[in-house]
Amino acid sequence: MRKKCCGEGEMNLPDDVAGSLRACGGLEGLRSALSSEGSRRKVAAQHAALSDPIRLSLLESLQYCDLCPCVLREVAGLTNSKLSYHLKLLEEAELLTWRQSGNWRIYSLTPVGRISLIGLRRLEKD
Amino acid sequence: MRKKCCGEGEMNLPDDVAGSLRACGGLEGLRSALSSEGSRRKVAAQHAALSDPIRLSLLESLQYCDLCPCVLREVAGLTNSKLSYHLKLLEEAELLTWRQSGNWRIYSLTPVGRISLIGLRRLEKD
DNA sequence: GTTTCATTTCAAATTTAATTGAAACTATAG
DNA sequence: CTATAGTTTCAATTAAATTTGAAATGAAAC
Repeated sequence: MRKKCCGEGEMNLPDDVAGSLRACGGLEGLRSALSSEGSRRKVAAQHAALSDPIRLSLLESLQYCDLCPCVLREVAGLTNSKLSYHLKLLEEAELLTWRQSGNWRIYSLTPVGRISLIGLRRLEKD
Repeated sequence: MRKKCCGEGEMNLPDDVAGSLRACGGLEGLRSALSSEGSRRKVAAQHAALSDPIRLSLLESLQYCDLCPCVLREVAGLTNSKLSYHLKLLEEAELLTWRQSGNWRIYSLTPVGRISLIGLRRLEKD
């Protein structure tokens, strides 16, 4: 008779998995090695902010100089409200910030925003 | 009479923006400095794959040892189909891969998957 | 004050992603 | 071959993100 793999009691696993799982302290070992749910949510949110080509192009532009929505809109080819939506999202993710200058807002990258652009870029192949 | 900012012709910008924009080669300079649309889409997709706490916990577990869905399900507390959905998504993003071993699939991180976990983790503060 | 330009906000519509549960697939044991 | 455990796939639903366009805000010129 075949043992159940993941039922109530113990597990029956392929040998190579069973061995390395034991070396990791089993299920409990793995569970305790994981970061907290809160921490994971935070990291996930940061990635979510970077998961849109439009937002990436905005951040990229701001690498070179601080800009008002006016210029960003032209560079990225967006409507005002679309731009505004994405800028706000990036602001909430603390990837950029702005200062008022007369009639204009001037957006700039935060330190985190600057670093985040390096992230996966280096993993590209083409 | 006030010039229009971003109309048909030239722009009227706050002085500090106008100066640094000129230094960047104007709109054309910025546009040409941006990465290609395709490249941005790819990076965005990679971030999207990392933008979910469930998927992060799967990747985190696989940092420690190669595992079958069976174990991953227990560690992350998921239903089979939910797990399968997220695993497939991560596979499509080339963050993990698997080999067959009898009745089981054994999942492991790709090099890219391994590196991507380092990414934003260092930006956390708490 | 009023007007004008730059910009944001809001609510509705659209698109996309995630969850669910049942059915299908795959590999092994008997 | 048949039965079973592990796992994936599919279609339907639910939830979330994005887009759109009209209306509102805010700062400066007049």
